[in-house]
Amino acid sequence: MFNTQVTGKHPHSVPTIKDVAKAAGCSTATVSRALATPEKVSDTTRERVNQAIAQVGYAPNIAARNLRRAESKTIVALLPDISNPFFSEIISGMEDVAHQAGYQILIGDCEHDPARAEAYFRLLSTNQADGIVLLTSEIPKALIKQADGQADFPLVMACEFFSDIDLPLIAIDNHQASCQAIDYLVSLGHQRIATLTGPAGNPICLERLRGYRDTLSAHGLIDQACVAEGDFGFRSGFQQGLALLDNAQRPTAIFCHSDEMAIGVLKAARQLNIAVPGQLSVVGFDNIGLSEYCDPELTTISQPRNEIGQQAMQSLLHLLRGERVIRRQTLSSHLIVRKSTGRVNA
Amino acid sequence: MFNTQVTGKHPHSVPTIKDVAKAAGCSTATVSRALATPEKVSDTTRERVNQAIAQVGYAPNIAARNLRRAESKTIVALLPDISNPFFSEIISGMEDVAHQAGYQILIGDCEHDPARAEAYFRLLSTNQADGIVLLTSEIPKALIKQADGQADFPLVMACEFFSDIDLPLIAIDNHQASCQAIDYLVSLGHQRIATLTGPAGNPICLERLRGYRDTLSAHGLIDQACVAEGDFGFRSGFQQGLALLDNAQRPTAIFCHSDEMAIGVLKAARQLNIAVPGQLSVVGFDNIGLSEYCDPELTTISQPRNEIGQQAMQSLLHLLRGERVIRRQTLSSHLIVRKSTGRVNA
DNA sequence: CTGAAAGCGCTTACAG
DNA sequence: CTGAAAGCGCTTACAG
Repeated sequence: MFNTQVTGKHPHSVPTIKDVAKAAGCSTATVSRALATPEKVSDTTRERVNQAIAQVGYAPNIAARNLRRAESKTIVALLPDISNPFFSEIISGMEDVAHQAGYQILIGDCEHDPARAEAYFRLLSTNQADGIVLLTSEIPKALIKQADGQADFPLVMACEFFSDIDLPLIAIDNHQASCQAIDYLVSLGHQRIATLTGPAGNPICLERLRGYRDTLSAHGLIDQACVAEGDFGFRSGFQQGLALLDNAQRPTAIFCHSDEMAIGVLKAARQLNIAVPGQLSVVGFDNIGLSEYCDPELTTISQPRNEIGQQAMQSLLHLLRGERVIRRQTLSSHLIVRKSTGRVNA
Repeated sequence: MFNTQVTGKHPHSVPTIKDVAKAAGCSTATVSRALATPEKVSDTTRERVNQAIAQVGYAPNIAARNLRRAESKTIVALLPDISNPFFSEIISGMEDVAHQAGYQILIGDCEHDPARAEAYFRLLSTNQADGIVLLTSEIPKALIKQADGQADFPLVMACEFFSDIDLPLIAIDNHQASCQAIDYLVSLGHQRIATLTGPAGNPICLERLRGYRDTLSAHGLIDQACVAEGDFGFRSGFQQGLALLDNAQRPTAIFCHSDEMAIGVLKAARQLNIAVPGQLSVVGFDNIGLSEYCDPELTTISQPRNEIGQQAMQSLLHLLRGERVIRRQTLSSHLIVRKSTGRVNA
């Protein structure tokens, strides 16, 4: 395991604000002010301080600053599973806003493990994080029970939410998005439309399911409703796809709650020699990068992921500053029609 | 933008070690020791301290601890692009080892922007991070020039590396992996084998390219060599795929340096009505989750990603403890044969 | 505009 | 085994 090289601790100590003060011939307070509030320092002093900083190669110890200011300038982005490409663009939007405000993002990957979620929440009480953007509802509710109604709890939800805990939320209208997808399928002549949901009980899936049922009802097709449950991943799409399709009375269209599941369904259809879109139409959800490159290209619902991330971070920053925050911001989604859907065949 | 609710700062102050000491009737030093080195504290005192902690609801301020100990217990995982699913499993392996050792991972997404990389490196000098696992060679070399040869610089590379800077590295043998892929294609009867590389100059791609050329030479096929350059993403695979295939003298096999590019090539082949694997064999690299769900399922090279992440973190922890570290750890890759490759047609 | 001083919440030799 | 005290590197009222 060990080999070649030896290591040791830092050879000489890192310069501190004291070293700068000495080099500039002023107090540490002045150095600090020259950095934090340059306008409160005379031009000549500021000049000398800056030279001294360059000379000694000073970089402020942010840990010390944060301790003194009682903040960490760190925001946790808590997500269920980092391997889901859906989140990367949201993170990206968050980072843009965060960096501009001097915050950094700590990505908390729960991996569907409550203990992990708890560990990330603990960062809040141990002063290692100032706030959380919660991108999953798959965490122990006890962790946020304290936040219920409490307007200043530094937590914002994005995309996902809890049915019974009121927290600031940035998300699309999942019910409406679902209605739009089903309406579209009906307009293509489909009557037997199945849906493949995410995990049972997930509030956004419940909303989408409600949209599905409402729209089927509106068209007098509710007796044809057929619901299967997946977990958003490829494999569950494939498996549930086989189950739904290996059946004489199989559906002519399937609306999936994620693109990965939709792609799993495409594989199931191939295996059963069911042509898409000839004999089966498939709609996904999220418009991940891949949805343009699978075969056939996927019809799906696009969420403004970057914007969701930006708004979520923006709202959290407001909370952190003690400002008011909108409880619910709804951004618009839209249906992207590609090649996986078509008119129903006779 | 603003609405409904008002917020405010923490209503009452968070308990500190002083509060615990008071409640337990001992000094703060004893409380600190009861937490850090319980064996140095008498049973009865430890008991009282623990009760006091529970009573006042104390959680140590880690920021203060870190300042005092001059460490952050944070490791940066610097990667080129978080949307690439290749990295998630590596991160996961890193996190397992890191958490066990009391460290947390800060994911640094460079988004191919040198300024971002620099910002993450700066965390090192500002005491916000203790070390870096570098998963990209796409950063300004100036950032690590100081580390050249310096055995204790807290930086470990994983997967990627620099040709001219010697740093501890955990990776597969890219040359050999490439040889294996090409050997396999030759064994299927292919003679015109093209390769689609990642960004020009990327050292791992250069290694793979060398393997490609060496193997073609070994089989007397070097005059058939055909190299195109992509950027690892879907789109470049599609575009370069079209360029390579829309051609009478087109190759009968393409070895791609990423699965996403391979999937882009599959789309290009579809568009040109070229059957895979009937008229074209395609090999990818990385074995991302998707490679089992595209059509046809992708033959690809699998890297032990979780293990790479674990070893990288392990090595970094050694460095941090001032211990020796192997300069180069080579883990084995293997070829996974699926449906995108077949014998060449007459 | 500037400095002396206190303090953020911990940890850790040092002395007992 | 325990405590008093110093100190980690900053920031910020306070006084001038």
